[in-house]
Amino acid sequence: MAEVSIKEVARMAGVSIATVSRCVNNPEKVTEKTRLKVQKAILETGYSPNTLAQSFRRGRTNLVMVVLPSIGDPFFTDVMRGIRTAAKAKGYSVVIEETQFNTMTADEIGAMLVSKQTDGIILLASMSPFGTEILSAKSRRRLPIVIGCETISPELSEFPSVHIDNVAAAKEATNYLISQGHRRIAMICGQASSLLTKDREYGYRAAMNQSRLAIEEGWVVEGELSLDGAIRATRKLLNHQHRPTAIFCANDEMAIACLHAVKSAGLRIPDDISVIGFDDIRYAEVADPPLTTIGQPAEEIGERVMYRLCREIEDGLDGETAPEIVPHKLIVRQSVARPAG
Amino acid sequence: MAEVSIKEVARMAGVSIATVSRCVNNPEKVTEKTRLKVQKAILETGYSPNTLAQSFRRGRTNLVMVVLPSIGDPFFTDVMRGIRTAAKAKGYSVVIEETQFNTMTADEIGAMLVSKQTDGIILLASMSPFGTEILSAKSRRRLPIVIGCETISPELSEFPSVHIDNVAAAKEATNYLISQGHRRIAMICGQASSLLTKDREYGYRAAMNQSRLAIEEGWVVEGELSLDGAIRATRKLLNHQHRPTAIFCANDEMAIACLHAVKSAGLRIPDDISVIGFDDIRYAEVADPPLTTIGQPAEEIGERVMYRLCREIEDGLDGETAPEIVPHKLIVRQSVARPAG
DNA sequence: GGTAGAATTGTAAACGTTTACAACGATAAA
DNA sequence: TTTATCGTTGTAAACGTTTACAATTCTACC
Repeated sequence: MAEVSIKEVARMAGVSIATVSRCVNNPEKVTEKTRLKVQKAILETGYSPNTLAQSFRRGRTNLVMVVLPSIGDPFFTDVMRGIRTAAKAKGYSVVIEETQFNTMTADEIGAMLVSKQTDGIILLASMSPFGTEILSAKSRRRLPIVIGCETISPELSEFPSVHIDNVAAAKEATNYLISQGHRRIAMICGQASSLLTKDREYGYRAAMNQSRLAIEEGWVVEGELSLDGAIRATRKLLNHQHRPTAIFCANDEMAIACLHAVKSAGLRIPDDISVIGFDDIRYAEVADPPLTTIGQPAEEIGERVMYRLCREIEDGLDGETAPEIVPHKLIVRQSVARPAG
Repeated sequence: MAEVSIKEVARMAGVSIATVSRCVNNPEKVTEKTRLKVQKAILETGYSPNTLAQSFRRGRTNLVMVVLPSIGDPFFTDVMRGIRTAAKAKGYSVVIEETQFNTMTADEIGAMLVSKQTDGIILLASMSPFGTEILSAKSRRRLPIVIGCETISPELSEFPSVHIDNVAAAKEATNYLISQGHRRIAMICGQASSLLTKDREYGYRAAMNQSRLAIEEGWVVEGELSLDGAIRATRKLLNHQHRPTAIFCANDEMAIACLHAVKSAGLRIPDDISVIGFDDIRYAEVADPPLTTIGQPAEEIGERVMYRLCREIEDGLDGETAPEIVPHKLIVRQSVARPAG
């Protein structure tokens, strides 16, 4: 009973296939009377257009691809929710590609673009190597690409983007620690290859400089954006000959692991060590102690990124590439206090 | 430079389009000599087949859909990783539909099936109402569907599935609490509408019965599978006139929120209240205290579900619907102790 | 009632691929 | 040399839709 095509509907309604097509796509171009006839036939046959044929004919899949390091990070989950909401509203489906776990190469992405499998791409926190390859793909094919929630590397700066001011936010986090009296402040950042946290590191360094505070060798350590990595990073910091009194973590996931590692070492938070995170994922609130962090409007970023992409896809590429900056917010909970000394 | 079709390649190589197609898809059906000619032309033109046309012609999209309540749950994230790994190996892409946040109706899923947008569907913890609708869709269209990590409701039992023995696992968790000396054991479960935790509740009740322990009115409370919901649920339990000494949470996310709520109320874990979770998400290890829980091989479940679906898609539906049961494991950490009394 | 013009409908081509079938050429057997 | 056979290639149809254009019907005005 499946497999009913437009032909059968046309036959049953006694009209041409063109008319059926119009009934479905441009109802206003068709008489009330025939529309009813056709609608009846559609119901009776259970017809629904073959999306494959439509995509083929229209050259559009209504599918967009999101490239991100890992959906495991609750922050990205929230962004995805926003993307999905907007996508649904606009009639798109979303496919996700993770870069971190299965190693997706720029070639593979390029292949997807060229073969027109997707109408557009959202790049969340892309890895640096992607930049140039995709750029070249774009210059060849003018493919709609929008970048979300991350720093813009030079090669990518010609693409539209939506994100917070990561540098300012990281400065604010660091300055908050300083304002609480901390002088020895360390940072756990992401891998060197990840653009995601580069600006946050930059902001941290800038804030420290402005307050003329030294960053000792070994105070900036990579946490790999994972729980395990952050635990190892924290241990290094705790064993440092000049142990910091506060730690700025480039994201909340690492901050939560950091809390755990500090407590496991027999130290108290925030009494002995203060910790501040970044993102305000939902677990931040139920961490022990509840995590002081920088909040990003993740869902809003997702929505705006998707709507921006729709504009690229539908209105053609409009060349307008000024980044949309959304506001961040310092969220004070209980993982930061004045240092003991 | 884009938009190069098979025709141009054919022209450049001096062969027919059929030959080009054969070179790409059945190289063995073509002479060494012509294959080289064509390969050269392909490289020079930068040709890559139009996937839309291929999908249309072949009637296959190489796209599968995963339906789950929320990717926010780290457990599903892990399952997804397994699915993705297998999908990649088999040449599929994956689109995810969440049921919880944007309300996707059975109609919408049905529409997707019928319009052949996806080659198959993986149902992770579907809501009950879906069952019947999809079933009818299947009987009409024989669409490949596989169910993952959840209890099988009667209507869905004719589909293949991969999951742990949820009843046995929940009994094990409950019995562990009992073996530690607990008698007053409460449970935080999911929404009534979610099949996901029904079997866990069933296992809990069975274990209590077997040990002839009473379940007092108000000891089984819905945590909505969310942090907030679990916090509210925990408060109810703490205010119960017969306060339980141990709480079994239907998943780790709720267990982590439960820990938080208990501690916020000024009680100690595990000294005053023991808590056991379910799933062993990665945050369980860094919770405070580290969470005792039931571990599921999430990634393995994902892989097996995907491979199972491939069999459905590729070998036709083989009617073999015996569920694949994968092993679970009690993971003892520090959130459970003997009760004080 | 006839005609111009608008509104509606039908005809047929096109999208890029795969594939059944026909045609062809080469090789081997007679 | 002819014929049969096999391996290789070409021809053309088909997939289900959309859409430019042609044909038809309707409306309104003279």
